[in-house]
Amino acid sequence: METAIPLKPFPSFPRSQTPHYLHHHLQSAISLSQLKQIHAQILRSGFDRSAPIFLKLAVSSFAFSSTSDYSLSVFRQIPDPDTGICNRILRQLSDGTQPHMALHVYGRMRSAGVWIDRFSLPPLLKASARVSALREAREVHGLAAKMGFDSDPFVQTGLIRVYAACGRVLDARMVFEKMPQRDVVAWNVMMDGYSYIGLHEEVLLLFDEMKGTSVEPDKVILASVISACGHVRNLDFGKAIHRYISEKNFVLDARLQSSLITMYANCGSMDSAHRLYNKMLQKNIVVSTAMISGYSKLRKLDIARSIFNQMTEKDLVCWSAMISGYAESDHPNEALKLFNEMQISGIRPDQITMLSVISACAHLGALDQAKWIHIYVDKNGFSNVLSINNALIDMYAKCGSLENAHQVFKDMPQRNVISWTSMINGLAMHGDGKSALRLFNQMKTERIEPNEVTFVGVLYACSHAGLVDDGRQIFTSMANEHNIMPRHEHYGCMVDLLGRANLLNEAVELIEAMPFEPNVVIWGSLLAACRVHGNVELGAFAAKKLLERDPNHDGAYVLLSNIYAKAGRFEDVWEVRRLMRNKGITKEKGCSWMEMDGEIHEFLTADQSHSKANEIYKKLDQIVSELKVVGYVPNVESVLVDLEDEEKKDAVLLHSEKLAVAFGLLNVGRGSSCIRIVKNLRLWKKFIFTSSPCASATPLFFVLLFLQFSSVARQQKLSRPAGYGKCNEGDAWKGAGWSSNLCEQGPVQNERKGISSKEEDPAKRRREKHQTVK
DNA sequence: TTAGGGTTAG
Repeated sequence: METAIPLKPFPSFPRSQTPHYLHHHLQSAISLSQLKQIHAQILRSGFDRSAPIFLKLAVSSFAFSSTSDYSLSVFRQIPDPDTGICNRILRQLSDGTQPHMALHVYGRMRSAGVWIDRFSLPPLLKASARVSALREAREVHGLAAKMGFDSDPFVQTGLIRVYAACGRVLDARMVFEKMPQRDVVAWNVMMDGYSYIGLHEEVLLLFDEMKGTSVEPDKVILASVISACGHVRNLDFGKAIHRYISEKNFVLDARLQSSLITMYANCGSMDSAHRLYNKMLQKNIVVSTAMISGYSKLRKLDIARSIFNQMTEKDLVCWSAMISGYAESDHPNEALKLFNEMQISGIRPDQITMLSVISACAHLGALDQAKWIHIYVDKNGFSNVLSINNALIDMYAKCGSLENAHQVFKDMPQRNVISWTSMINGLAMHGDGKSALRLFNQMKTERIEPNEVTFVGVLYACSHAGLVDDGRQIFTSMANEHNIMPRHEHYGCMVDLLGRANLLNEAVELIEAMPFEPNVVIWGSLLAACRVHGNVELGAFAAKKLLERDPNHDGAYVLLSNIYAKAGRFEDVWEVRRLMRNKGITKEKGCSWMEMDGEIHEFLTADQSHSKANEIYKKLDQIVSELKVVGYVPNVESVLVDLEDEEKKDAVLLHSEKLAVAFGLLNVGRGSSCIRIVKNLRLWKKFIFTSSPCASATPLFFVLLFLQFSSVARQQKLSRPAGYGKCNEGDAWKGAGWSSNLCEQGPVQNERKGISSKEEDPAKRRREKHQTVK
């Protein structure tokens, strides 16, 4: 006997007690070798191989054994297993951790000539459903039909379930429709089939249909319906079910409570969710996870985290929910930190976790971190997962490395429309409109049908590359050639495209011709264009329209005040500022961050909090002095008008990205020839949120101030900052935003502000590939 | 003492 096994040898139990102890040991056995000990003991105790204890052993062995050899050998030792025994084994296996073993046993039953009866079929169908074994399911269906059991309600519900689980919801529905009598379980299984493929609306329709029959809903089906309400965010429907539960005096068990809480959390009704949550004595993982998720969606991460911290037991799902909460709420550092903690706690991530983590890296814009996560993806067997590769493309593009993005795209074993869209979007983001269009055409050549999101990327590319004619043509082709009706996002791109090209009249005509009401994004695009081209009246009109829809839109106020400031209408500027003050509207502070030696350094405007603040400011002074020698004058045009001149200059000079650049320059040469700075600009935040091309896409719009410092170039730049006024590719000073005073003045972003308007021609802009400003 | 259904992360 193996000494390492904690089980004591079974000494001389009184014969009458032995089964009890053996049963007990069988239940507490945690390994196959323990099971084998029990097996030996059973044989030594002289039990018959048809005794219940032996049958139990046979079933347990299937649960532990990773290969079927031992388990099947135990099963084979049962002399003449009858149908009843086999069915019990089937049932246990279909409920256990290795449902596919039920199919093995079924094969053995067939080969051993064991009679299959109607009780064999449901567990087989259940096992097939759990492993999505369509072929086997069809075989069982055929067998059931042959034996005349296909009208048995238990068999029918099993068939509905297995077809739905195999993605054959129409087949499932066909079986459902053919049922002469549908009980509440049949309805429920059909509803779950729809839930499984995400057709939650269909669940609610089916429930409405069921209400017209004599079938009374029970707790289980109500839980399914409540869950569907949560998925489709139908709070009214959910509340109605909640009322029904109260009226009917259903006892709220843990699962029903969980469904209700989840529904409220999904619908953003966290007060109701929390009320129910507080009433739960035993808060289970599922419901706590739902609460974390609900609060995360509302960006109440402190509450989410406190629930997370209070959980005594944590599984992959709750870790993922918390990580995802951080990742999707602009807390990428926290997301990555938690990801590390999760691994330390011994939990391995799955694809969903990885998508959140990759998304966090994308938010962070930290290339080293991104590369690390890419290596992690490769090492942990995720490298062939389509969605993960799509997310990697997006991540690399947002971290400033189109090369890496393209490498992932090229190496993918398969690509879907999201892969192409992500790559196109990446190119667009980097201002390489021509390449984006080339890829778009290649995509069509390869017969990948673009979707709505693809067009957002392509139109965005046209807009940022000044490709007005291409943009117009592609916009028209959406409906004509691809049967895709342009939505707000597409109109937003077109208004942006026309606005940037100073075709403001055409932009207005387009807005007037829209088949639906323009939203804040559309008016925001027009407003931004008016800001760039100094059209005061139209700008004021657009701002008014925007504020009608979103009275607290800080960006609109800032843009408008900038327009007035540019036109010298300071009384109007004051008026706008007064309105902002009265409404308590403040503009978001600019924030830049960069990665250095694997650490993320964050800078706010005039930030003194960095441990090396003194050196940074010294460096900044030095750079500014050098710049001034060659004629640099801080552009204070749009700075708050209530500041003194010197203060205005400070506000410009202490922009967060400038602090970051100074810090970067202090550290240049320490292992990196490149300074990447990521900004939190909010320009078109909402627009981007709705146009995300892939699951990991972020609601933030980053500005990547991407400075390429080749050793020669670095010397040149450091000794000859005068280069900033020119428009050379890779011009680090311009790229660093020295001449841009806008980044922290609000959402108006003239990304090439450094160049005087005369120099600012679209052809030159297109060449500036090293600086990606969004 | 052989058969079917419910909650969570993107």
